[in-house]
Amino acid sequence: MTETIDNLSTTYNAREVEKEIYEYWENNEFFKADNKSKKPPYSIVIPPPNVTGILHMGHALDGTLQDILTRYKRMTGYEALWLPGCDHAGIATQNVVEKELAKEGKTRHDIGREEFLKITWDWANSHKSRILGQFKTLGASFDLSRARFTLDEGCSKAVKKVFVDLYNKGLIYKGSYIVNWCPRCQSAISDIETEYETEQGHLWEISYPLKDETGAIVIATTRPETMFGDVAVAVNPNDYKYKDLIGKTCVIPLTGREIPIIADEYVDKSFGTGALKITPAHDPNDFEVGRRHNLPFIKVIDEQGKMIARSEVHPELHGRDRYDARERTIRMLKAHEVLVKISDHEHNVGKCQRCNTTIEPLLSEQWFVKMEPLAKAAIEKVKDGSIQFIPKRWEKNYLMWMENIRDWCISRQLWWGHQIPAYHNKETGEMVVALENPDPEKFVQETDVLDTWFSSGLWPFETMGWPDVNSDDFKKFYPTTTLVTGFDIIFFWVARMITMGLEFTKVPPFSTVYIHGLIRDEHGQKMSKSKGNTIDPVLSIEKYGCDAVRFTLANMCTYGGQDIKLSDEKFEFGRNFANKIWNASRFVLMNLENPKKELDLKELSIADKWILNKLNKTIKEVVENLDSYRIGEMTTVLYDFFWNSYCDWYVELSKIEKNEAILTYVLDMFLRLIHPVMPHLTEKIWQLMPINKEKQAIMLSDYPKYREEFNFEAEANAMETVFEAIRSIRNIRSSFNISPSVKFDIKIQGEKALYTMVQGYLKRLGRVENIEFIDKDINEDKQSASAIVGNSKIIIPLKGLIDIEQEIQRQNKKLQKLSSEKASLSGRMNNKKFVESAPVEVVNKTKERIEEIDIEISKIEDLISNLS
RNA sequence: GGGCGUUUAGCUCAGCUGGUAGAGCGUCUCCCUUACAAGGAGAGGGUCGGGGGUUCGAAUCCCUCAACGCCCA
Repeated sequence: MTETIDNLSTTYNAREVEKEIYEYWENNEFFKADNKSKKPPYSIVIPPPNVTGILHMGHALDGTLQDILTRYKRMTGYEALWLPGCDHAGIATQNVVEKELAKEGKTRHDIGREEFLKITWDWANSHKSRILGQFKTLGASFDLSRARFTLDEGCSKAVKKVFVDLYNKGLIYKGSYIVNWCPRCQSAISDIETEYETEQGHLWEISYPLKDETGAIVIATTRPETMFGDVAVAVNPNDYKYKDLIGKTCVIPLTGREIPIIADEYVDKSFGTGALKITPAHDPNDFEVGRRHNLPFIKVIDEQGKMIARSEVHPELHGRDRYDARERTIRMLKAHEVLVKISDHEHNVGKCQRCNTTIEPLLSEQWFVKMEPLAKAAIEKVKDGSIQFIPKRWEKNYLMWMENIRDWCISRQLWWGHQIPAYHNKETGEMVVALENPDPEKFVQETDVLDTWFSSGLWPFETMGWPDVNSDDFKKFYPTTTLVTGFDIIFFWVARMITMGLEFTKVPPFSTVYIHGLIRDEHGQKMSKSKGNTIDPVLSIEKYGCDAVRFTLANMCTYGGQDIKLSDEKFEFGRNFANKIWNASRFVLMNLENPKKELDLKELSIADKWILNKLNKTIKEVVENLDSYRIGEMTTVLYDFFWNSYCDWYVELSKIEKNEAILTYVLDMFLRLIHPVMPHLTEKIWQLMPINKEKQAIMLSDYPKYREEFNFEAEANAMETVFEAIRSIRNIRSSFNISPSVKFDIKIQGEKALYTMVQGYLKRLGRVENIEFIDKDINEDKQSASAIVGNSKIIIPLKGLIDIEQEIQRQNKKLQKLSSEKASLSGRMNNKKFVESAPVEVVNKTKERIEEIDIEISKIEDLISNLS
């Protein structure tokens, strides 16, 4: 920091300052949390970004909010830890690496598991530092010395322990179950990894002839190719038209296999023909029906999405893709004249969240977590308030999901991830679930890995040293305090952390879940690379400055957690504010003569009292807003205070009459208040301020507190009147097109003491030459414009400069406004019920306002009569 | 089909526990007044989606309708 105060640039140079300041913090290890500290803990774990990714706007928002909270708490006397890290992102990462391999014409099977993992690890390691590095450009005050990765040794240990424990408790089981299978990823995926899209399809009605008698039952289906896996036709038991058919047997066309006609409540009488074919191996609902009726499961489509060569499947279709098979089946049905009807039909098709491939529900051997027993505590702790969602409405969402929870398919047919700690005896086939392989000679480990969210679900405690519950970090920083994330991963992640946290640590992993909206483009579309509507936060930071981006994002956060429609230009808002702070600070710094002067409350001008009063109110509001997660509101309050009070008035007044101690004190306090949002800029300026400081850096300083002795309500109100007077003078100037360079004299009637005290202010800010105080009775010059301010009249004699007709009009307009306000207020006062039932303060306020208006009206009326 | 959200100034949105509306951007006028033109001063602009109800009083609470969006089935 070699520059002098006089040669600071006139625009804020964000890039330079931000780099310098971040390095300063890092080199001094200010972000490092001390687990031996006596201060109360405050901890946040980062929602670990995928190791595949680079920083996107959602991360920028999420990170900004976490940093604001962390920095705020750090300044409020907490030992604050923001713990960073990355997620290994099983499918996503494996996909990326496989794509790389494909460029060389290889598959993972060509190179083998070991080699593949080696390559993937290299890839992951290089990307880990990349995304956390990008978080640094965001000013993140996280403790990098504690950075974790969901696949590191500690996390792997935790994952194994959790798996084995849950298995031993009977909460993890392996079973044959219908799962969502992605034929492209070649893996099972969980329910919530499946997204449903409405597609235009067809409803085919197919006639299944009855066995041993004439007649047929016509079923409706959206997937005719699965008919070879049918094990029954189902109708609703209350469906009159099928009553006689229940219990009979019908025959699958083309292959002639015989299946029963059964009754099940699940069937919707009004859908299609009211008769459904039941294919338990390829439809989740049919699966349930099949289980209820003890039906067999016939799998006809394989993991590649191809028809299986088995006797139940028509030979012509063996090995054909499911879509090809559909076409051929329809053709064959037509040829056999059993296709009764085809109609257009809109239906929902499950897609893989990762690759958008249409998923194939199929029967498969997988590992599951029994969720219902685990969900109990997770529901209770949210219901009893131990865990709070902000905004509260997400609680309902969470509870609804939890209360209808289904078992969680946790095995994935991938290589990249936590390999399931189950071991099979090569000879006997015996299976052992254990932390380690019982005997590598005899046992071979299960090849499947766990769903990524299985390890993410342990994130708040696995990162704190668990299962070692005596580790210093665990003792100091667990449970964590706040979790900050978007609503889109409440089910994926938040719910699972709560569930696992409660099961394994017996306490909620965090007490507050702060949910923010999603970043969208300016048309409200979700940002995505494929749509090409993303805004790269790193580029925006380079262009506008990190603090500008942070301030803008924070400002756009509403209490309701609405989604944020963003365009790059919106960051100009933050940039302009950063520049304003920079320049105001520069002005203050350049005008300090005795910077070490102590604040003396006995030597305060009315303006000083006004700004202290205003500051005090601001502090109160900022703290209240921060404590209730109203981040947007908090930034608005500070913006308004700094720009509209400190800069527009107090700094301007200081050019006339300066109280250095107050000028710097208020700036100092403001910088601290906004520091969590705009850390670099505030640190830079604070370092330049030649004042007495209790700490080395603003980020370590004490956050401002509300101070009773700064309450100067009466003086503050008087000062507001003075501002009103100045505004009136400016308004008159502007109304009559009087150039700013022309100074004029004014006369003031009333409140002599006050206006005498602030003469200098009026003269400078109103561009007034002389002020004459006059008594009530004096008749003012006809050629003048006037303003009524409170109990006073300000007269501006403007011989030749004004048009009297125009001035009369101007006054009439004001009169009109006041009259209509009065009419409405008196209407209220004349209403007996209002006077009786409204709170006294409201009634009094109304009365006072009417009195004020009356005075102003009579003064204006005088004025007008005088003019005409 | 169930649940949730949104509808306020030309645009983007604030508005917590009810006391008749705010900001940013944009628009208009003036100004390079020695911190800042990424700035300063002034101005204009809204029957708070429609309809009902509760209340002395509703953008705010309740009901209903409409449009748009999201989640779940």
